[in-house]
Formats: sequence, C-alpha cells, structure tokens
Amino acid sequence: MNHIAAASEAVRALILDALGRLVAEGAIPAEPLPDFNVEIPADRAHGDFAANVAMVCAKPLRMPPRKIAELIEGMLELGDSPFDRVEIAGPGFMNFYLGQSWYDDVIRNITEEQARYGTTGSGRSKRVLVEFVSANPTGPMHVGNARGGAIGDCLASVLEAAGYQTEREFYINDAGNQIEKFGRSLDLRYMQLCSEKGQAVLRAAQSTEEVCRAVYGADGNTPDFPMPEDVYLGQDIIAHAKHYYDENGDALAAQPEEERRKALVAFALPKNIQGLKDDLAQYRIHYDTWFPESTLHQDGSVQRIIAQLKESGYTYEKDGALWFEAEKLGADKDFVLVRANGIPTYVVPDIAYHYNKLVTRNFDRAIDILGADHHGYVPRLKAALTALGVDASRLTVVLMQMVAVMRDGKPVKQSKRSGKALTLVTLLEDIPVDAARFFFNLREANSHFEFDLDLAVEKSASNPVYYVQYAHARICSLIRNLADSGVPVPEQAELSLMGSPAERMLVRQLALLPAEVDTAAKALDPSRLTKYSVDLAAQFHRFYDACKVKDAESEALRDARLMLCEATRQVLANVLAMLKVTAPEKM
RNA sequence: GCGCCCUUAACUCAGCUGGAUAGAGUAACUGCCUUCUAAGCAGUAAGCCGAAGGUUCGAAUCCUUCAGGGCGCGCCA
Repeated sequence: MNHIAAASEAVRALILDALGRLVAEGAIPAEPLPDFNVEIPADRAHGDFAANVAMVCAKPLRMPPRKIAELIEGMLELGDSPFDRVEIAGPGFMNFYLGQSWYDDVIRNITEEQARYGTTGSGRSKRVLVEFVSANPTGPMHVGNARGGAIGDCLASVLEAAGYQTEREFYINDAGNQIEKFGRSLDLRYMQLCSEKGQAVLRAAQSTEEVCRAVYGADGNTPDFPMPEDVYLGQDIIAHAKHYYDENGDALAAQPEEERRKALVAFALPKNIQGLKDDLAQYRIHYDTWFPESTLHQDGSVQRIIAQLKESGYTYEKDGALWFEAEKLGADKDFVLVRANGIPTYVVPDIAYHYNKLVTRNFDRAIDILGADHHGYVPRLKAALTALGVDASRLTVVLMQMVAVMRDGKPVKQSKRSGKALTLVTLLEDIPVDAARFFFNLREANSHFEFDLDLAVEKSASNPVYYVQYAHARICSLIRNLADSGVPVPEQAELSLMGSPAERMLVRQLALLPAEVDTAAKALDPSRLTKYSVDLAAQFHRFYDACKVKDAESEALRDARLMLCEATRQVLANVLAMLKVTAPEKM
C-alpha cells in the first residue's frame, strides 16, 4: 500500500472540503480556483506535506495568501485523517504533520506485505516488452552493453513491481550486413591460418591465446597478416578461425569463398550467441525471449513490411532506390528502405521487428534501451510505424548516453575498429556483479556516465553498493544476536512508543518505496531505486546510531524497534531484489 | 550547417510538472568504538546553479540568445 500517496490525497481532500465549506458560508466567492500542489517539503521543519493552495488562490480571490491559509485552517477537520496538526508558514504554505498512527500503520503494513511491499498496481497488468542489450552477435559485449543490461533489466523489474506484465527480450542481429562482414572476417583469418605464415604460427604456438596474439599483432593488422578495411579485427575472430581449423583442418580452403563464409558463420555464430547468453547469465540477466532477426526474413515479414509501406503511400523511388517519406511524418529527413541493389537497409527489419512487437504480438507498450548514438533513428522508426497505422506512442525509446571509462583519472580509449573495446566479461573479472549492476544504475540513463575502474575495483566504501549492503547485514546481525539471546522479532509491538526523529525519519523513508516504484516506472528510470536504497540505508544507519535496540529503555520499546528493524531489512531486501543485487546477511 | 544530450561545491552527481536558507557522496579537517557490525554516526569548511536577457508574487527549475563539451545527421548497423 502506498501510504505517501494516501496521505497526500488526504491533504488535498481536507483542503477541498474546507474550501467548499468556506464557499458555503460565503467567506470566499464561489468561483473556480486553480489547482494546487501537495508536496513533501525538502526541509522537514516544513512539515511532512506542504500545500501551496493559499498562494495560488491569492490572485483569483484577491486576498493575501496567509489570510486565505488562515481561513482554510479554521475550516479543516483533521478528525480521522493521518494528520495531527497543521501550521501556516513562510509566504502562505500550509504544512501538515503526520500523527503517530500513520507511522505505526506503515510498519504494520510492511510486516504484513513482506516481499510484496513496494509493488503497486499502477501498471494495471498492461503487457510491456522491454528490449535491451541486443548486442551484435559478431563479437563480445562491451561496456555500453553492460550499462544497457543493468538499466534494462532493472527497468523491467521496476515495471513488474509497478504491476505491468513485463517481458525481457534480446534481439539477435543474425542477418544482414554485419553478418556478411563477420563471415568475411572469419574467412580472411581462416585463410591466413591456412597459409604458410599461418601454419608456422600454429606450429610455434602453445595455445589459442598465443595464436591470437601472434596473428593479431599490435593492433589487429600486421604486415604478415594484413586485413582490409571494414572487417572485424578482434582476437575473438582469430580464435573462431583457429577452433574451426582445429576441428576441421584446411579442407574448407579449397571451397569457393561463398561456401567458406557460410560454413564459418554457421560454426561461429551459435557459439557467439551462446557466449552472450552465458555472459548475460553471469550478469544475472535472463530473457524471456531471444528474438532472431533471421526469422523476420524467413517468414516473409520483411517483404510484407515493404509492401505495406508502399501501400501506405509514403514511399517513392529515386535513383533506383525505394525511399520513405519520413519527413512528412515528423522525422528530420527521408531515408532509404530498399537500396538500388535490391537489398533492404537495416531499418526495414527493424520496422518489421517493432511491428511484430506491437501488432503481431500485441504488446501494449514496447520499450527499447538504446545508445544515444541512435537518437536520430528513433523518429524515423516511429514515422514508419505511424505509416503502418500503429500508434507510435506505444513505443518508447530510452536513450542512454555513452559510458566514459576512466583509469588513473584518464579516459580509456575504446577502439572499435581494432576490436580493443573493454568487454563485459573483462569488467566482471575486475569488479563484482553486485557493484557493476548497482554502479550502472546510479545515474539516470540519459546522463553522461563516468565509470571509474579504479574506484569500482577498489571495493571501498566509496562504492555505495557496500553502504547499502552493509545496512542489510547490520540488521541481520542485530536480529540474529537478539534471537540468540531469546528475543525473536515479535509479531506485534507497541509501535507508538517510537516517536523520536530518527525513528520517524526511518519510517517515512520506508513508506516512500511504493511511490518511488511508481515514479521510476512512469519515468522509466530505474536509477531512482538505487538512490532510494542509499537514502534508506542512510536513515537506518542514523537510527542505529541514535536508538539502541537491545538496550532500549524498556522491553516494549525494544520489541517495537525490533519490528522496525525487521521492516527495514525487508524493504532493503525488496529494493535490492529489484536491482538484482545480493542482500548479504553478514559482511 | 542542422538535430539530440550535458554544464550545480575541489571531484562524481541529485534537485528540473516554478516555491520557503541550493543537497548527497567522495576528497580535506574535528570529534564518537571496555556497550546491538566504525564497511558506521555527528560536525567544520566548500557554490555568481556555464553567461546574458525574458516570463512571475517567486527561477537551478520555464522561454530566447550565446559560450564550452559529448553524440548523431550514409543506398553502414
């Protein structure tokens, strides 16, 4: 249950009620009044909730704000409301203070809902598909994929918590130009290994790694093993070629190039895809669906989309190519659908894919997590969907800014061309999954992100994930100690004994979770939850410092605090579960 | 040239549907463990919220212009 929203609604209702009676008594004129805000003030000294009703009504009522506030205050009937007092402050704010029973209800509610606490129904069971990472299967995942993975997976958790029927999907780009390029690259490396120089390397090397290093050279392009422009240079390509050679020898070298590429792709691509699955599993990401692009070609979807777009009337021919009139539908410029050589551009399967999501599979919403370098492409995709008669607002693209990897305070150059980008696997060798997932969700997607390798590797307290986990472990330890001395967490306690600032601050923070989940779901911003978890941990640590549990002034108070601790532990565990970060019982 | 994003404390960032003295974490300095985990807490210091205009009772927040940084603008994906 969302105690914050309920209390906020109560403020609004109390004020509207009071205004109604003021009108009835003729104290203020009966005219439509502007909407007002009920918010949680930044400064607690300004109450638990503040309303600006008196200020926004000052002009239409032609009365000073404080005077209006006083009139409203005189008419308020706090009665059964969660509030026990109201103050007028500053230019005319009305500050509402929560009564003790509200705090008690929050704790009882968490005790009752347990792992369900924090879930809401705001998504009304709508079906949402979250597509994320969708890394190119021609190579390993890089740091950008790692960020997308953490953000997408946590966003899906948030949407689940908010009551959406959520599915996670990985789109496998197993067709098109980059697969051609993959085949070409594999073939070149394979033929190099079959050559005299390659054979010499194979004889001399003790391991695949040594072969890769020898062939790769300093930057993937050595005089002995030259590579042309526009191929993949990474060592993973060499390793695939070497493995194929190990298993099948050089018989393939005599085949036509087309056949060689086909065989090498058929050999390497499934391995890569399995590698992606394994790496993502290690990163605690599990998809409901792995959707191969190739199926869209095989089942005729791509051709059908082209036909449908033609029928829409938004296409034209120019220079032998088929163009889409995206500009007429809000995009910045028209683009090519089918090249003069008859091969569709990458956008067509993409359009077909999103059509599949929203029409064929009929998800209510589709959410894509993409790198910011795709921003220009989003309006075009949406324009195409519009032309197909699909409400493009059902697709939301979360753009995430680039990750700048820092080492020794300097940015690490990520060279895609030479295949030297930092991979997810390498990253996870250095830092724990917990830290990586938390770190990548620390900032909202749409902000430039600086990943400090030294800091993440450090495992120090500067990394906030330890701060949050420590709070959980600390509570577990406390509960364990008391249980060992015969004091288990009680099922009921005199909660109203807890009225100190530290206790109340903690409870208010606990009460905030459902509202945070809703906000995060609405804004598609899972980073709100990491921030929330840090704030909650901070409130607990303060409470821990200010209030003794074991040596409380009375057993009744001790029991009440024990219940509060357990509620806090539960909420920390719930948030960490959404982030898929472990909640340790000991540290 | 056009478009998107960013610019807040020494560093990394919150705050942005306009609200009451601008927040947190790091780093610096000071205190707090014979007592539930000091991976913690409390405190000090630190800011012309990139610049200039505008809107208003009120602007870090909205609008305009400008400056600096990142990223896009292919019959590449």
